[in-house]
Amino acid sequence: METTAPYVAKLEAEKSASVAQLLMQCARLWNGRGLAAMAARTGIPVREAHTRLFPHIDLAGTRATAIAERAGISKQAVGRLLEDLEGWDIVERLPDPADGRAQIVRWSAAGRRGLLEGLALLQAQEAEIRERLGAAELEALRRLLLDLREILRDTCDPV
Amino acid sequence: METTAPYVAKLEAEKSASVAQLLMQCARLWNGRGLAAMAARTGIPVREAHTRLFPHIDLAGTRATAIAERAGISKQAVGRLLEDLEGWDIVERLPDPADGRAQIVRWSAAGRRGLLEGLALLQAQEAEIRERLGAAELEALRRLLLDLREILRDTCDPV
DNA sequence: CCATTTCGTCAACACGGTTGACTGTCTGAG
DNA sequence: CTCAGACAGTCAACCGTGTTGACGAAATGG
Repeated sequence: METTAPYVAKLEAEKSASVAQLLMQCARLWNGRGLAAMAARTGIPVREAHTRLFPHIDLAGTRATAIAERAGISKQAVGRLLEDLEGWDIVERLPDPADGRAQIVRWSAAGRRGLLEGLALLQAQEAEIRERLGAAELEALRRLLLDLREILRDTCDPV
Repeated sequence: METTAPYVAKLEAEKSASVAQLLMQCARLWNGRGLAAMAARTGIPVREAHTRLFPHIDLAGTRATAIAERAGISKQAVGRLLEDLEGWDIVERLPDPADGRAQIVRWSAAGRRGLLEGLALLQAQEAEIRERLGAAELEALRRLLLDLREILRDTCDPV
């Protein structure tokens, strides 16, 4: 395609060098891949927003508010996502016996099964990529990303 | 925080090993950093959605539809973003003399200035990160991401 | 006992994307 | 030359994911 903009052409040598863009592209591709595989296997249209809740739902059950805190989003947003998960029989919401205001969010039996399947699936995908990219390379990438995250965290966000 | 969910603990050894998550986190941090710097310097609340248009606006001017195609989003979405950019005097929309239906989207004088400033700013940020992470490391990261993108592209998305 | 905090929900909004319907212009076949 | 069809851009409606603010009900502590 000859239609590339001039200033882009100027940057062409280092165009795909925009590490920021590469990061975003890879992240989206990898993530989308996982969700697609999940949808294909289970038929449940879990979206990325739901998956970000998963690490914060304790096997013993967790309060909705606690999930919101840990996930770093508002309890209202969590509430809506939990509605979906409950509808898909991935999660149950029980009244908290210790606090009449609160709910305990718990994995359902199906949810626990799905969770394990999902984790296995993600590991399989990572293994596939490892095979193609090379084990050493993937490990190097992981290490670089960890370092990068550290740097980005304490040089830009003052939180 | 002792509240980590059990299955997360199980994965703790390789927790931050979820390369997919690391990618997303780094991408968000880096990106947010750029936008924040831009907003701080110019006061213009450019958002990520706008910036994704920039590489596709040719210095000689580009049709709105062409921008949409190149950016991979609908022309309606592009139209709304261009409204913002025009309002901020970053871009001008002129009738295309060769086609009464079409518009030519062109950088305004202020837009060209801002663009150069922005590019310089991003380069400065990348330089700062290069200094912290190491030049060789950043280059290695870039190369790995390029390879990874290639792999992700032709093993998952059949488009 | 009562003021205050906390839990979860409802309602409204912002943003970034979509699709469908529409107007107006261009273009090519007859 | 004309006219059917393709194309450019807009308007309106919708979805998904997040946000705030207001609220009722339950818990808590002086």
